[in-house]
Amino acid sequence: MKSLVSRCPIEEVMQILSGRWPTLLIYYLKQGTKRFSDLRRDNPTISHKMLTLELRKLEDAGIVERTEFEGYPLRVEYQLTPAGHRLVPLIDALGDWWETTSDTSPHPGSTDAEAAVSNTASRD
Amino acid sequence: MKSLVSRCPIEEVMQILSGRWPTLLIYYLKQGTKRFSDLRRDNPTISHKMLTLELRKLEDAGIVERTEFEGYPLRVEYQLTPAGHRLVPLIDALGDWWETTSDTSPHPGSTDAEAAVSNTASRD
DNA sequence: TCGTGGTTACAAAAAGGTGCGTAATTTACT
DNA sequence: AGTAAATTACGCACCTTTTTGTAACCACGA
Repeated sequence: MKSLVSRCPIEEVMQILSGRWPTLLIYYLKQGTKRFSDLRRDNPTISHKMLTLELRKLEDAGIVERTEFEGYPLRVEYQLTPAGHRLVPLIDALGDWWETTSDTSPHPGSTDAEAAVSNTASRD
Repeated sequence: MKSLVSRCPIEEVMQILSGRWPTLLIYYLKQGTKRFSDLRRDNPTISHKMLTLELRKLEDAGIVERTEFEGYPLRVEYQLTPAGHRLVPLIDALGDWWETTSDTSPHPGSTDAEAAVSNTASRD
């Protein structure tokens, strides 16, 4: 199903974590078990289509475990796998790195100066 | 254009690192200074437009430094900033995590044989 | 004219949003 | 009591938006 025909593990992880949702979902899931609708409430701007797709992707990657309960109105729970939990600090480290970087790096469009990343074609 | 004004640093990093090129480019740049055409040779499937865009993004993020030399056929060199160098091990850690994960986590529902994504992972 | 590093305009492709359908049971209304 | 509506977690089809590719062009000096 997943044809992540690997060249490099880094490319594979990035394929999974790329986009705005994966890390966000992991973030919320690290708080504990969540249902589909919980996650939608956690981030109201994700569509149900995206949520399903992203959740599926994380499941395939072994980051998230899906548990379906019999009965109606049909209940499904999501939680991080052990591997998923091990991933959390690595993601946090990236966040920390970015905080440090944008703090110490005198680059346009990072700290307090401005936010508009305008490609004014050249400023040399 | 793209407002990086985000709530969470993790969202911001992922915005920079998402996609297949950023980590690849960082990977090649950690080998040392590279010119535009070097990077195109390193990954032949990137279009020159994408390469400029991604390079610009990494530059804005303070990960890559661009040096333009005066001269005949115009020469530009790219290299990692100190912050960029500090980022490398974090990315590597993700790669390592993935290797371990895909090795030890035979998640249910997926193909048993396919779970083993054999990657010889020879970098560094 | 070539080659470098880059930009722009347009086209193609991929990603994402919207809304409908579905299941089996409970509740709501008449 | 009987019918309709609501519930949950999606799948699917259609359509819009964003991203990426393609190609042509620019500047300069050998």
